[in-house]
Amino acid sequence: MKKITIGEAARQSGVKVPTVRYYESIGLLAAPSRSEGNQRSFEPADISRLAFIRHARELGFEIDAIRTLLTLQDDPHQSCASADAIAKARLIEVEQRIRSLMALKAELEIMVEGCGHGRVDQCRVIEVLADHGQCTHPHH
Amino acid sequence: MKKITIGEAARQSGVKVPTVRYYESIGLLAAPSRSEGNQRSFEPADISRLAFIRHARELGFEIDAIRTLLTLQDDPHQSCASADAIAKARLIEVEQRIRSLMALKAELEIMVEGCGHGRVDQCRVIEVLADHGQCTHPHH
DNA sequence: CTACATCCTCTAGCGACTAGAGGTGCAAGA
DNA sequence: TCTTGCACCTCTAGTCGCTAGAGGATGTAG
Repeated sequence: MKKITIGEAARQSGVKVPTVRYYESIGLLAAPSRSEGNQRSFEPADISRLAFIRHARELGFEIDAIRTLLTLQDDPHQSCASADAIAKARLIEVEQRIRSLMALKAELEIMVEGCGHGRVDQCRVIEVLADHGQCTHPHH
Repeated sequence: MKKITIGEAARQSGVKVPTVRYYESIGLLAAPSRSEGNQRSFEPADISRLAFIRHARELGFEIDAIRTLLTLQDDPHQSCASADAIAKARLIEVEQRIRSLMALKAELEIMVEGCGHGRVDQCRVIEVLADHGQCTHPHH
């Protein structure tokens, strides 16, 4: 049972030190016990929780969604319908985002390809920006 | 030469009223002249500028990048190399974002499909979140 | 003239951190 | 033992791009 410092916890979970403190401050992570010198002393379970949070953040879940997911994880006898709903909602968000980014990519490509590398008054980048009507995919 | 109110400008450009004021406050839009009663009175050129900004924002350009693009637009004799570079950088960003979202989508799909709609302790959603090692695409 | 929409300024808040100031704790080498 | 130097502590304020609300002034239609 050696003590895990905040730096160790950060290294092992991949969450930055100030972010760990931030998560504690917003109640996402329980306040750990303290050493004599008032330094945080984490448990292995805290590392797992931090890794969970980090992974969920990487997947783009919002803190509030993560809060719900964590309470579900804490009580494994609950129905997982909420977790399922949260993940599904996130999937739909991601799919929409991809679609919109694809349209955006197409437009940026036209802009960049059309640029004659001359002066601004012949520049397709500026021109397209100034006139939305020139977009091939105007639905953004 | 009828006066264009901020509401009109907002409607025509698709930028919201408080956002127009915000753009003025950060110097993205020149402060327009005022009526006797201290109300803003915009020119048609302001509407174009606002539409330009809005379009660029929709394409995900940051305010600082837009600032540069606008100074380029203001001086059409400059080389468009900067505009080109900004657009290219944005294109690369978008491409990376799409790639990462595709990986993310795959992972979310596995989570959602694997969910047996039972209790949390059998839930794939929670399980995958807790253990990054289960990801098929661990590079996010 | 009155009602009501629109305008004004100003401050504070959002999410999810991040940076910095100013100070304390702790482990290792001389 | 002392000192060096890193890691830790708390706290406040800043980031980005707006958005919301308070509290009041102006403009317009009936």
